Amino acid sequence: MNPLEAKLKEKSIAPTAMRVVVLDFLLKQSAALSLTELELGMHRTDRVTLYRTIRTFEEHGLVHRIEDGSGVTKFAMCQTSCNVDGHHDLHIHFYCTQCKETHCLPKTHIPEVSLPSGYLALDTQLIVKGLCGSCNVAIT
Amino acid sequence: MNPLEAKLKEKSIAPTAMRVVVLDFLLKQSAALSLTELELGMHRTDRVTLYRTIRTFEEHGLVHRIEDGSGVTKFAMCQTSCNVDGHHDLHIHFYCTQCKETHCLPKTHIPEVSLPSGYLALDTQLIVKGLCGSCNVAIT
DNA sequence: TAAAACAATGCAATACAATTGCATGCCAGC
DNA sequence: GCTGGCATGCAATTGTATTGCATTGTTTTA
Repeated sequence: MNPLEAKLKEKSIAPTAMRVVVLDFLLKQSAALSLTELELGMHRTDRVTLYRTIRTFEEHGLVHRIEDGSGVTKFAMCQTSCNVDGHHDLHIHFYCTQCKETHCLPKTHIPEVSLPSGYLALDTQLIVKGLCGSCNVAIT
Repeated sequence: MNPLEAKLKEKSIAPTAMRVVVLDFLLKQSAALSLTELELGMHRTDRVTLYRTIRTFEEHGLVHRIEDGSGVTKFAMCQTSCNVDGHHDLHIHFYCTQCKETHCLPKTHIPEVSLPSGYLALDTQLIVKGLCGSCNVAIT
């Protein structure tokens, strides 16, 4: 069977043609993409369907959303540990102010933070802005 | 002299009536506010002027913007260490999924994160989502 | 197999935040 | 008091996110 379809079924997502294409496209990305970037990168797709596809993916733990401060929501593939019950990929995200790309840094985990007593943490997001490896080299 | 005006001048912001009112309002808040919340909380003010006022405040290091993942940008007063050169208040922000309020936790500093070699960090934002003290108590 | 049930898709339309343009108003310095 | 520059307010635009609804496609069931 098609490995893409298998990946969808693994997350209990009905593997329609559209979803397979979107998944395929997402897997080829090195950076997190906004809905618009996704739309532009694919052949004549309806934005709304794309929106709902991504949302389905997100709900089933296949992609995660990243708010990098650029104003638009971006999406990237999850690690395998994510599922319907929640997203468990507590890695940081890096937004390069030069190339405007947002990347997951899966090797860098979000450190524990101590909250005031009584507070309950459910989810943590850490965004670092700066220059990525390529851009930093290019400038200096 | 009016302490509010003084605070504005301290950050090299011309203390107009509008700005004094906005600053006064901001200082009374315990939570970070969105532009719309700000607009509603004040007497018949023009949204655009408010937008530009907040932007001016932000540029001069008087308020900082927070993207808490709710989709809208929120603003809160800065610590004294911020100025035109940048925002240096590296505290975390807490978004309560129950009361939908975003608070600064100035006592909790953002821990250092190790980036891949070649990466340069310029700014870091850490958002924790969960239940704040009040809501956590209310539920249990 | 045919019909019914349900999910997915595509188009239209809406809601709303963010932003810009432009005309007017206000204040400071000459 | 005139002039220049910044501040303000209104109108209008952009762009993202989101919903409604009709249609299509797929799966289940009689």
